[in-house]
This record gives sequence, C-alpha cells and structure tokens, in this order.
Amino acid sequence: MNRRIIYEKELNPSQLEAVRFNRGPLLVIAGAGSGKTRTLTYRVARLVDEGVPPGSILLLTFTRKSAQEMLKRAARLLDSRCQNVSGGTFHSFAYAVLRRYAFEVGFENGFSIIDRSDAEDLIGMLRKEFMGPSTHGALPRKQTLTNIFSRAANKNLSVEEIVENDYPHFFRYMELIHTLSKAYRKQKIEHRFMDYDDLLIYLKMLLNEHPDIRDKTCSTYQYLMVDEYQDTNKIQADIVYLLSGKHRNIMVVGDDSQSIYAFRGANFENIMRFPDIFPETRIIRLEENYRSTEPILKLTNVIIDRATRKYSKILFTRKTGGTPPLLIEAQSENRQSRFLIEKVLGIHRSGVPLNQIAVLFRASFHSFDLEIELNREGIPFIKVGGGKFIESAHIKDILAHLKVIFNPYDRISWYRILLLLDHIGPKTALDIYERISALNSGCAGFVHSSFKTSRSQGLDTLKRLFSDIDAEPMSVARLGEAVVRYYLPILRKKYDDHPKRSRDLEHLVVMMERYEQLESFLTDMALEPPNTSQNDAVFSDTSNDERLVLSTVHSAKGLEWHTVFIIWALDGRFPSIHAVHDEKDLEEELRLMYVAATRARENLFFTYPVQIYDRISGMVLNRPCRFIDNIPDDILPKLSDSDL
DNA sequence: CCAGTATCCCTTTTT
DNA sequence: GGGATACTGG
Repeated sequence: MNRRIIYEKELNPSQLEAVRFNRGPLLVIAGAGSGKTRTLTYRVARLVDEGVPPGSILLLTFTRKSAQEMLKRAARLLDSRCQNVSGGTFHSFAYAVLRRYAFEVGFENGFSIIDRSDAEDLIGMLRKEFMGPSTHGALPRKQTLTNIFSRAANKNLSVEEIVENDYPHFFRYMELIHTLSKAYRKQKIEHRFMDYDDLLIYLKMLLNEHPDIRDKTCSTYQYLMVDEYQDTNKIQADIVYLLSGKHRNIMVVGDDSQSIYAFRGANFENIMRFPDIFPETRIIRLEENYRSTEPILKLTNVIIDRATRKYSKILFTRKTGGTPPLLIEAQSENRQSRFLIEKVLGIHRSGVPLNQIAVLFRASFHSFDLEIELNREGIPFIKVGGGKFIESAHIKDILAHLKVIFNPYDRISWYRILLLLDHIGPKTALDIYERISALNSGCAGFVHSSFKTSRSQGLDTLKRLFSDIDAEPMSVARLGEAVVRYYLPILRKKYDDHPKRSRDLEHLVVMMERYEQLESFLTDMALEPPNTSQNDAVFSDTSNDERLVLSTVHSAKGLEWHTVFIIWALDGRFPSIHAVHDEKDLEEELRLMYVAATRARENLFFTYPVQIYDRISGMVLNRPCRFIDNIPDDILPKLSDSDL
C-alpha cells in the first residue's frame, strides 16, 4: 500500500529542498545529527514515488549495512519498490560491475578478492624471495610494504612519492621496494586476485577506457547518491565523476568536519572541491541538530571550532535544558573502568536500556581493562570495531581451506594450509604448490599425486578431506562443517585456548548457512566482514537486545546513543601519540573527537586516567586530551573520581 | 629443511 | 603482553 508522504510536514525547509531537488549536481553539507540519513531516505522515496524506476537509482554508502538500512526505511516510508534500489559500498558496486566486465579489464577467467591480510601474506612471500643478504632485516616489514602500496593506489600517487613523503627512512631501498611493487602486481594478475584497491582501480580503468560500457552504466544509473562523501578518496571521486556521465544527476552528502579516514587515502578536499568539478552545483546546508541537547552541542561546537579548514556552518538545536558534559579524571586505568561501570549501572537503573549507552575509544585495545571488569560484573556488552573475528588465525585457517576449494590455484591459501601440517615448512609447501600448479587439474591434482615428503601423514588426511568434498556436492555450510571437522585436531594442538576458538568456528558455520554459493560467502567475508569481535553478537540482528555497546570511534560513525562515554581522553592516547607531531594528522584526531562527542543525545562523559607510563614512547602521559582541555567550566565541568 | 627458541618490533583507525 | 622475524640445533 502506498502511503502518502507529506514531505513539507515531515522535513525542515533545507531537508525539503534537498529531497525535492531533481536533476544536476547537489552537495549537501550535513552537520552531525542534522537528519542526513533522513534526507537521503526521503529523497529515494520521493524519486520512486514520482515514478523513477528503482533500478536506476544508485546509492553508495560507507558500509553495506547502512545502505540496506536506508532502503529499508525508504520502503517503510513509501512501499517495497524502494528495496529494489541499487545500494552498497563503492567496493561492492565495483565488484558487481567488474564481475560482469572481467574480460574487459584483462581477467578473462574471473577473479577473487583478497583482503588485507592475504595481501600482506603475498607481499611477505615476495619480500622473502627478493631479500638479499645485504638488505637483511632492513627492508620494511610486510605490513609496511602493503601500506605503502595501498596508499599509493588510494591517493593516486607513485610508490616513490609515498615513500619519499611518508617513509623517508626507507628511501634508500627505493629500488627494491619498486621491484616488489611490480612483482606484487604481477602476482595478483597471474593468480587472478584483486585487492581492495584494485576493485576501485579497475573500475575506474573500465569506465575510462570503454566509453560504450561507461555510457551504458551511466544510463542504467540515472540518479546517483553518495553518502559520507567526506570519506571518499581520489579514485572514488574520479569514479563518481565518470559515473555522472552526461546526466550529472549526482547528489553527494557529507560533513567535512567528520572526515576521519585520511589514513586510508580519504581526502576531505573531495567535498571542498566538488563545486569546482561540477560548477553548476547547488549547495544545501543542514544546520539544525536534532540529536543532542544544547549543553552537548555547545561543547562540540567549541571542539570543532579549532579546526582550520571547513565549510562554515553553525549547528543549533531546540533541545534546550539537559546536563552539561563532564570531564572526569580517574586515579588509574582500573579506577576509570570501575567509575564507568558504576555510572552505567546508575543510568541503567534510571530507565535507560543498556544498548542506549555506548563507550567509545580511539583504539581497540583501550577497552581491554574495561572488558575484564564488565565480565567480572556480569554486564553484557558487545564490542564493535577492531576487526578481531576475521583476523584471528583460526578463522583465517578455515577460510584458507574454503578458498582453495573455490580456487585451487590460490597460492596464498595453499601455503597457509600446508604449513599447518607437521613436518611441512615453507620450502616443502611451495614445492607442493608448484606441483599442483603444474599439474593444472585443480584439487584433484593434489589428491592424486604422491609427494616425496618422508612423513606425510598430514598430507594424506588433507587429501582425504578434499576427495571427500569432491565426492558429493554439499551446501556451503556442510562444506564448512567438513573443513572444521578436519581442522579441529590441528586447532587443539596449536592453541591452548582451543575451546574458545572452536566456538568461533561453530559460529562461522552458522554464518555460512545463509549462503547458497561459496563464492558469495567468500566475497562477503572479504568485502563486509563481521564488524564485531567473536561471540554470538555476529548474528543477532535484533537491535533491541540489551547490551552495553563498546566501539571504536571509527565504527561509531553515523550512530547515536542516549549516553556516551569517551574513555582514554588522555593526550597521547586520544589524540594518538603517532599523530601529535603532524599538523594534518592532529586535525584528523580533532575531527575524530568531534565525531565521538556528537554521538551523544543526553549524556556525555569524558574520562582519563591521570597518569600513565607509555612503554612505546617511554613517556609519561598525564594531560587530558588537548581538544577538551582548557574549556571553561560552565561548558565542560571537571571532576576527579576521588571526589566521588 | 623443519621446529623450537631468542629477540626485536610495534602496537590506531577499515573497505 | 603478543606477533613476526632471526638464529640454531637436530
């Protein structure tokens, strides 16, 4: 049933203008809590309402979850047609397009996506290969190399430029780094791998070099909308430009003050320069904040006021009253945790559900002590961000087996699963892979060969696994079960904490139940890995389960809670010690703090332990975060936990 | 050539 | 306090 939407009643004038905007480029500068999502959903609904075919609308967002959420909301506003709007991340969109046109970008036989750690493994193998005795130990580690290559790709710069600017101390190995970069590129092509960056690079290339495909794509997607535009990078901006084609119906929404992904190449200049690239751009500002009370907004305005470059906008709210934020000095880390727990329990008792309270922090490990205390007190919580689940070795082991089943020439994964076996080291593993590759008959080649390893019991078991799997067709989840069954003995031998880890494996199998194709499971694991760490949190889509939320600030983007605690508001932690020497990095930390603080509706607390010795820097950290230091008491009152 | 032990490193944030 | 790398003995 088609609900009749009365746009002018449900939206404020600025939102309404954006929603009614029809054709051409539109830039919406949307302050925190100003109804950005609302504006996007209403615009989707309005377009569909007026007869635009849903399939011709493309909504690009930062996570696929937020795209789905918006389309669901639009469907609730109007009707189910909105669910047919195309939505997703740049990466998932790129994947969808490239799968269709793989041939045109030189991947005649398709490709698979490798995630960050796969890329590191591959680069690590090459690094070992190319490392001579003279460069022993001095070459950047594999993570650093991966970083360099990825930055170059995302910023559209050469590897040389990145090394020169960001890693000058490695400049003398430039030649070798360059060789490695080329070798990495070659390996990826040979093995039909694309990393995250490649998805964007090849999409851009495709659109650039194939005008016919570009025209076709542009006419398919007549209306483009991009959310979180402040966190796009150069290639993404180029892609947006190419996609806007002749129709130039491109709406981008963002807040330059909330740009927090520069470390992965995002450039908030994209949003600043948008009107230069599309000179006929209409700019709309959303400045009314519907989220936070006045005292909170007053503080966040002070925080962001210290940023140097931004679109000017002044947020205001009509939510007067409310308590001012509070800065609390705790005597130790543990006292910080205990203060927080007490406060949480108090607020909870006064009627606020636990899932409406969030604890935010700069880096994932900042919550360790708190997690221990929460467990001790039996307070249920969910931790978001930090990417633990998919990163853990046992999960990667299982995925490696599945990847080999999907692509028997996946060198990284073969290497990984062979190394798990007794008496097989790097050399033997590579030899075996070479054989499999030369035989060119997939897993069967492996199953039916004999290898001259003296003690090859492990190999026989592995062969049996693959031949069992080959014998009968199984569902994705059954496949997972078979691999887990095979892997369990290895797990027990490898880890003392195997009970906990084997529960993770069971969860993984449950997740697999949702998939019909192994390929789509593996793609999702690479493109949209579960964001929460371990435990059953992964599956509970029920948003009303009662758990305290622990989250990195990055993962909290776009969300809001009744009460927000920002812990470790200690200079050197937040802002991170690594950022304090660089003007630009520091400003990003400032924006990060702004994002954190603007998540709060009613209550906002900052806490920091008064004195901490930092091992890494060898420094004593004893100042509160500089972004909230020296703020007048009437805006940010201060308190010590020893006073309580 | 593998496996076990010593040593050093660094520890953001994520598609 | 952990993970990756380097070294050494079997």
